[in-house]
Amino acid sequence: MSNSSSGCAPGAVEGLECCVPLAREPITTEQAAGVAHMLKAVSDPTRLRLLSLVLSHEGGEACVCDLLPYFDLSQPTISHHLKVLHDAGLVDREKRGTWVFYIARPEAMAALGSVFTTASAAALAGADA
Amino acid sequence: MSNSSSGCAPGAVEGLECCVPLAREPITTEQAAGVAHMLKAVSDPTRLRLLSLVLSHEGGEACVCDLLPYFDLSQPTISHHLKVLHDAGLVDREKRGTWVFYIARPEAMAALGSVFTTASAAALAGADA
DNA sequence: TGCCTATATTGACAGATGTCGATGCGATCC
DNA sequence: GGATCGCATCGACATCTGTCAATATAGGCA
Repeated sequence: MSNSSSGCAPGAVEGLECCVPLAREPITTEQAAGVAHMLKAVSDPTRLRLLSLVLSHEGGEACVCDLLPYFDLSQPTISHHLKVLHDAGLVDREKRGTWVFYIARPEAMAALGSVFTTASAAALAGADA
Repeated sequence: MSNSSSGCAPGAVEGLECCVPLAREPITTEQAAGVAHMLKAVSDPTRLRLLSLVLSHEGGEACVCDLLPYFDLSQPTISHHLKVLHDAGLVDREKRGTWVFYIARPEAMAALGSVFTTASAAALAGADA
């Protein structure tokens, strides 16, 4: 664990600030770049469906061959999208024999969720005032 | 309110499904397109900082002239980014005299937050099994 | 009326992104 | 060892996106 100095709750995404409230104070350019990198990974419809398919699949994991039938896209394209999700820290890869399984990372989901839930609370507070 | 038929909690973003859990079952192509459209709006570092600046600004709102000094970008570029955020339903526009104020939409923040918090819970459950 | 200020729109351009076919690589099976 | 299967990588291409300068619009003020 290398995030003990940040005072963040456990579950940080490695290499990325875990708790980045948008509303507490303006985020820095570096924070914005980090969060935007994760968000860019899920801002594509194909990748969003891939993530959803992995999450809703039995055991919370799926191999590429499980996912392919859901799309009218080539296998290299799906492989590319999975790589983007993996590089952003949103899914883990696990090789088992010939197959490669992808598993959603709870910490990453939680990190993204917290970004917007804190923003939601702040926006509501602002609307009241 | 026009979302009473969806069974969703109040605060839906108009024209977009409000509760789109990624993990309950695979989301449809249409749902993915809608959510991805919102996420694409916040997946740019400049727009993420703009949103953060608006949220953390006094009263939860800011005019363009408040935001410009924070960036090394031209005024048309900032205006363009604000338009993207507005078109995605993430911020409201309010014209007051010569100035245009932008305000974050709590419903949109909450909608995006719920997407990932439900995913986080599901991913954790999957990791236990 | 005319000028100034605040913001939006337009048109253009370089760079990023999604997609494909072809190919490579490692593991399994016969 | 050779064939096959599952997945990743490469190179190419069309499209999308972020950015700017120039210009337009519209409100306030003298």
